[in-house]
Amino acid sequence: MFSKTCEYAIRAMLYIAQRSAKGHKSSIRNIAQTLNLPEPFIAKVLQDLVRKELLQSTKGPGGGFFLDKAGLEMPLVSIVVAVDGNRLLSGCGLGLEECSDARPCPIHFEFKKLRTGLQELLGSAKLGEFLHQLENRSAFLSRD
Amino acid sequence: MFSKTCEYAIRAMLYIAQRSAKGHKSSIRNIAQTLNLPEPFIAKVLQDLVRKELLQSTKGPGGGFFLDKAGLEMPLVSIVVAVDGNRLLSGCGLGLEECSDARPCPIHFEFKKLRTGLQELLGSAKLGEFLHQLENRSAFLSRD
DNA sequence: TTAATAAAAGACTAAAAGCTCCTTTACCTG
DNA sequence: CAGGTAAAGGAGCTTTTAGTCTTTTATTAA
Repeated sequence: MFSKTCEYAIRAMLYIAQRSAKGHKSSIRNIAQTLNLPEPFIAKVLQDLVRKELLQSTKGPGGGFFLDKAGLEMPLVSIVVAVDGNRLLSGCGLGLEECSDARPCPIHFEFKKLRTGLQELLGSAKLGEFLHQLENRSAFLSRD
Repeated sequence: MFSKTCEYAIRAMLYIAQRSAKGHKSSIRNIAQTLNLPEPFIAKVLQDLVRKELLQSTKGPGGGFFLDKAGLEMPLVSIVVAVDGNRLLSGCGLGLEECSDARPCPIHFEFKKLRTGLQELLGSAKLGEFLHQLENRSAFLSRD
C-alpha cells in the first residue's frame, strides 16, 4: 500500500505530534529508538518533510523536530502525498495510463470506491486526533 | 497498491482469459504487443504463474498460454497473492509487525475496513466475469 | 568564545524490483 | 527426421528504494 518510507514518516509524525502536544521537541535519536527505525534513514525522511514544510525543526542543544498547533491539524493524506505522490490516491488499479469513467479498466468502478474510501480515511484522519489513543495505550506505534 | 509485476500479470491473465474463451492460445509476443508490455519481462511473469499452476501453456507451433474452464473461474485475488504475497491483504497499514484488534496501530480499524473491501473485490472478481465487457469495449486493457 | 549538541547536506552502499539476453527444451509440420 | 516455432531456464543488467557515513552548519550554554 504505502512505501516503507511513507510508513516510517507517518509513524514518526504521529510520535512527534504526541510529543509536541506536550511541548517537547524530538531528536532523531529519540524518534528512531522509540519507533525502532533506522536512525540515518528516518533523519533523511524527516529532513525532507521539513523542506516541504510539513514539519518544523531547530538545531543545537534542546533542538529537534516538532509540530506547531496548525501541524497537529494535518491530515495523514498530506504526508502520504508528500512522500509517495498521488498515484495511489488517483491512479488506475491496473496501472493503465488512461483509465477513467469514460474509458475504464475492468476493475475501474469497484476500485474507485476503495480509493475514495482511502482518500476519506486519510483526509479526515488528523495527527492530533490520535494523541489520546496513544496516551491511553489503546493504540500503538511500536512494540513495547 | 499492486506491484507493476502484479498489474502486468492481472492484465495478461484477463487477456488470456478472453482469448481462451474463444479457443485461442496466446503467445508472449501477441500478449506483449497487445497490452504494450515488455516482452521478456511478461514472459518471466507468466512462466512463473504456469509453475504456480494458475495458468497452462504448451510449447511449439500453435502453442502459447491459455486457461481451462476452471481457470476462467479464478478470482483476481489468486493472482495478487501469487505475485505480491498477502502483505497488502492482511498486513498493517503502517507496516507494524504486531498490529491486531488487540494491539492496534492508530489507523488499524479504519484501515481494516478498506482491506476487507479490497479482499471482497479481489475475491469475487472472476476472470471470466470480464469477458463480455472486454468484447463490448465497455472496459479496456490497453490504449487503442 | 569555546565545547557540546543536534539538524542539514551530500556522497555513498545494499537490496529489491523491473527488465534483457542467450541457450535449451518441447512440440508441430512438411 | 529436419526446420521452424514457442515456452522454459538461467545469468546478468538497470533503476528505484532503502539505508549508511561523513562533513558542515546552526544553536545553546557553560
